[in-house]
Amino acid sequence: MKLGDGVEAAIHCAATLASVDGNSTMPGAALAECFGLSPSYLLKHLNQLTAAHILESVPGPAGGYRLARAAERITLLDIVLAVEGREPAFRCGEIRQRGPVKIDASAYVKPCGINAAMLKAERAYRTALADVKLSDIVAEYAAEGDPRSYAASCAFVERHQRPQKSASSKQT
Amino acid sequence: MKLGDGVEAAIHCAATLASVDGNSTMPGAALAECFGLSPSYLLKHLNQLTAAHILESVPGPAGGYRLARAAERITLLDIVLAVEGREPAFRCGEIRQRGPVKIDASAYVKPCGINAAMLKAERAYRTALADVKLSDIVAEYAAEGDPRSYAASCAFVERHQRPQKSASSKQT
DNA sequence: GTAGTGTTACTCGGATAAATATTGTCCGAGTGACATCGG
DNA sequence: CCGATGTCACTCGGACAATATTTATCCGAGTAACACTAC
Repeated sequence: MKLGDGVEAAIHCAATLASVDGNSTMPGAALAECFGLSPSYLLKHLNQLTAAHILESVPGPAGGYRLARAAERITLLDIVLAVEGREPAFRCGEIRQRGPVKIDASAYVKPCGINAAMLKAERAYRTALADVKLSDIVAEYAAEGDPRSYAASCAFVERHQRPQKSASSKQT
Repeated sequence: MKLGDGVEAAIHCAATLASVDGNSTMPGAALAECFGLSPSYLLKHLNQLTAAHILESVPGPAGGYRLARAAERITLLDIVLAVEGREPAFRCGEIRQRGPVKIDASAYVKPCGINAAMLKAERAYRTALADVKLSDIVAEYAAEGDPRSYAASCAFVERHQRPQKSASSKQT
């Protein structure tokens, strides 16, 4: 029941990337610096998010990462599943039919009641996560968070984001 | 997001112990044999349950394990927390204030919104687990499960349970 | 026959190794920007 | 002065160790039953 450490980093990075303009990108090294993480290791998690089609990566100079779709269409569940894996936490090993009590295969067609209860609880967990959109996190941060911290984060993003050539907002 | 393998074993053992008579006990070795598990390793989890005051252990010959209280007063959450630890799966490392964006300690008095969302989801998870009592599992198994399997389990329990001398149901 | 006593076998409990998953790091492939060279 | 081209620096991506956690095992402490002996 321990959640990997990369989940927190992934959510923070995604929330940060939600503040970049249009289709501009932000290098993974900048994100790592923003949160004091290992640049090389953070790329591993960003890569998982890219594989899950939550982020898009642009190679080459002035490249970096960018949200693959609007922040309103990304939930915390998407990020958690991308980093921690899609399979449920509780996997029934069917140990009930591994001892000498085993009778016959026809006796175990019904799923294990314990497994059903655990999966039901996990469904509640995932539903709660799916109710929170990435845009909610950003909006809550902008509204409830400390204004100085929010301004500093925006300044950091402004300083490190790299506009793409296909963008029409080329300036300076 | 991976749940330890011992959780399944712990719940199954607790459900099995719910079927023993009165204050009789059942050795850990018998429980391990019942599910085809390592006897030495299962004791580790049973020991965790004992430390959490879910089970009681009786040493010496004719000793073993026994539920510390009625099955109606034991929830799946109790067992999961005893085996996996009481602390939440998501622990906010406050990485938002570890980079160069850090402003001042006064800017971080509000808890992180991400942490709040994750903890809320986990609360839903725990609530769902707390709604399932161990007696529900046993009752569901007796009612919905295959009669042959249930009878075999009861026979196994009858064969391995050891009545205590303080018990009034001494027979044979 | 009965009570006391020593031995014994059985139990759980914690300390100790192996296996696995996670965390962290490094180097290589790919790509677009930049400087240079030619027209 | 403008365009094409070659070099280069910067990016991500996957392969390679180190560490932590989980899994599995073994041996020791404790206890009650059992057998034996004495009365």
